[in-house]
Amino acid sequence: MARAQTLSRNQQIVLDIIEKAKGPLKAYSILFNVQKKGINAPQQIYRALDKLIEMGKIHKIESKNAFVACRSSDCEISKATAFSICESCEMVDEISDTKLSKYLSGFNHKKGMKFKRFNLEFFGICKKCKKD
Amino acid sequence: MARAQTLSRNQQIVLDIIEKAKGPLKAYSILFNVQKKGINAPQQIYRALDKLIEMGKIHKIESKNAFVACRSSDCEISKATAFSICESCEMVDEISDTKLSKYLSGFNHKKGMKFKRFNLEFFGICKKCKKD
DNA sequence: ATAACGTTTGTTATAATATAACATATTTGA
DNA sequence: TCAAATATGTTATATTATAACAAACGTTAT
Ligand SMILES: [Zn+2]
Ligand SMILES: [Zn+2]
Ligand SMILES: [Zn+2]
Ligand SMILES: [Zn+2]
Repeated sequence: MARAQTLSRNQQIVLDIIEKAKGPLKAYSILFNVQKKGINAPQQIYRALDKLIEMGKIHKIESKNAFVACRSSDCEISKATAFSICESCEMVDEISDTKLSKYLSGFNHKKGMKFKRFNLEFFGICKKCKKD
Repeated sequence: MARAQTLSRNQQIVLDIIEKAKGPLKAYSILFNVQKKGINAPQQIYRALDKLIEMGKIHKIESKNAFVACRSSDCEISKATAFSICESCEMVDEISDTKLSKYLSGFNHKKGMKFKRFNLEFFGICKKCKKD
């Protein structure tokens, strides 16, 4: 079992950085930021990222190959994720909408496939960027 | 304007391959498949892919870095895409569900952001794979 | 304690995915 | 017909991600 309320050293370091960040972080940018802490190789980052995703602590923004901290509680262990993404400033916001989440979690494919998980990414221009 | 009902040579070659494929194709697998036709470099593939996506002829499955032909008509120029993905056999099926599409197209972020586009990916085990 | 097991780490190398930059060619359309 | 836009060919490089292996660490059961 994925026994882990407690994070390992590298996992904690990577999570800290992602949580402190204002926006999504890329794996190699995380790597450059932790070299002072003795983490030197991509593997170390990707391994931590994989575990953090499993635990639901972070999510991967697939359209950007970048990672954000989970700010929601609806998305139990990353089974139901939704994001709002600004195409101008790259801001990402996790959408926590019970109705949306329920609607999609209950959605079933006409062809009989039962879904275990979904990821939804909305794109647009955020308020801040619209002012320009 | 991106005026183009007619595809260029490379675009047509790439689209043909994607349309004939049973599942999603990766860029480099497309490349290997068209080297006999004189296409030798990744750029040529990626350029064609970009245009085909713009035209709505194909979609990118973000979670797989792979490309499928559009089988729907609801997703006008790729503004509203939804897929069902089998985690076992990698099968991808474009979901064409008017209610779902309307629901999501009408969805607005609480924080006031107006969405122009979305991409939704559902994951599960397909019927065929369940039999095993 | 200590052996056994699973997990995490460190490390080197390499694979897979994608873009930059620049020179030419082709198509379009005023 | 000539300028603009689009598409192509090509070489090089950047970015993202995994393979493979050895060592250390943390549990837990004997
Ligand atoms: Zn979350
Ligand atoms: Zn913005
Ligand atoms: Zn489509
Ligand atoms: Zn399947």
